[in-house]
Amino acid sequence: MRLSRKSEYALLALISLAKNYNSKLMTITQLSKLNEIPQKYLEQILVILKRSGYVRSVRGPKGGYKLAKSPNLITLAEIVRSIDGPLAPVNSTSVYYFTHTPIEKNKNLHKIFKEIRDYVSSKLENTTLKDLL
Amino acid sequence: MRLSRKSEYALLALISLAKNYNSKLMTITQLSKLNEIPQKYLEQILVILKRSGYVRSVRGPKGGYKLAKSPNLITLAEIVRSIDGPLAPVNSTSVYYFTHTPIEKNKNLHKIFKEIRDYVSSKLENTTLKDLL
DNA sequence: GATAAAGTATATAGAATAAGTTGACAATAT
DNA sequence: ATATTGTCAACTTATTCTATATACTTTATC
Repeated sequence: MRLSRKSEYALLALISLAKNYNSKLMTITQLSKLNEIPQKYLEQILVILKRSGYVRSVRGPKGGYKLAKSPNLITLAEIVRSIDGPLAPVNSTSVYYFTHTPIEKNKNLHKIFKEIRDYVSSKLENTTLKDLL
Repeated sequence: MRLSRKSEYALLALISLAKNYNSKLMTITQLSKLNEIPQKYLEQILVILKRSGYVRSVRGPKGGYKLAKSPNLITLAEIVRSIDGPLAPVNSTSVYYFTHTPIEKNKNLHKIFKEIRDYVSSKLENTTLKDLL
C-alpha cells in the first residue's frame, strides 16, 4: 500500500473532526487551515468521506462538518480504502480488489506478499480514529 | 509499498536465474517466455538489474544472463527498491527516501505507518531469492 | 426576501508514473 | 561474414495525482 497525499489529508481532517466529536461543526476553512490542506482539494475529499458515511454536513451559514459515527467505530482501513483503494501491495494479494498478477507464478513469493497484506490490513483494521487522539 | 508490474517481472526473472545458478546462461527470450513477460520490457528491467549488480550478462551467440551473486545474498528488499524505490507506505516513514509529509502532524498516526514500514522492510530484508526456490 | 456564508458539482490542467513498443546499435561465437 | 545475442534511447498511450477554477445550491439571519 502506498499512502497518497489525498489519504493523508483525509486522515488529518477526520482526526480533527474526531477531536471535536459531539461539540460544534467545523467548516472546511477551519479544517483546511488547521491541517494546512488546500481548501478546494479538501472539499473533494470531504465529499468522498460523506458518501462513504464517515462524516455528515450541514449547509448554509453556521454549517460545516462533523463525524457521522463515534471515533472508535471508524478504522483507518476503511478510510484509506475509500480514498486510495486496495491496502494490499499487489492486487493478487488483495481481498477486496483481487485480480490475477504475475507473482502468483511463484507460490513462495506470493506468500510473502500475502503476509505483508495481512499485517497491513490487520494493523489498519484494528486502529480507529479514537486511538489517534 | 505498492508493487509495480515491473518489480513483479524483475522478481520472477531473478528467481528463474536463481534456479539456474551455476548452470548455463539464460537468454532474455527464455526468461521472457518462461515467465510470460513482454520481451522488450524485460530487456529494460534486466539492464537495471545489471547496473544494480544482481545479474551479469554475456553478449553474442551463446550469450545470456546469470546471477551475479549467490541467491542467498540477494534480498527482496534490494530488488524492489532498485525497481520501485521506497518500501515505505509514505515518504515520511522512509529511511532511504525520507521527505516530510502531512501525516507527521499527528504523532500517533505517523507511528502506525512507521510500524508498517518496519514490518515490510524487515520482511523483505530477511527474505532472499534462495528462500523462494 | 436579500444577502452572505456555507457546502456541492463539474471541468480543466500540468506533472508524474506505468507499462509498454519501436528501431537502431554493439559485441561475439561460429 | 553472418547470425545471434545483449544495449541504448526515444517514443507512445493511458492513467493517476494533486490540485485549481467556475458555477451552483442551501439556509440562517437581518
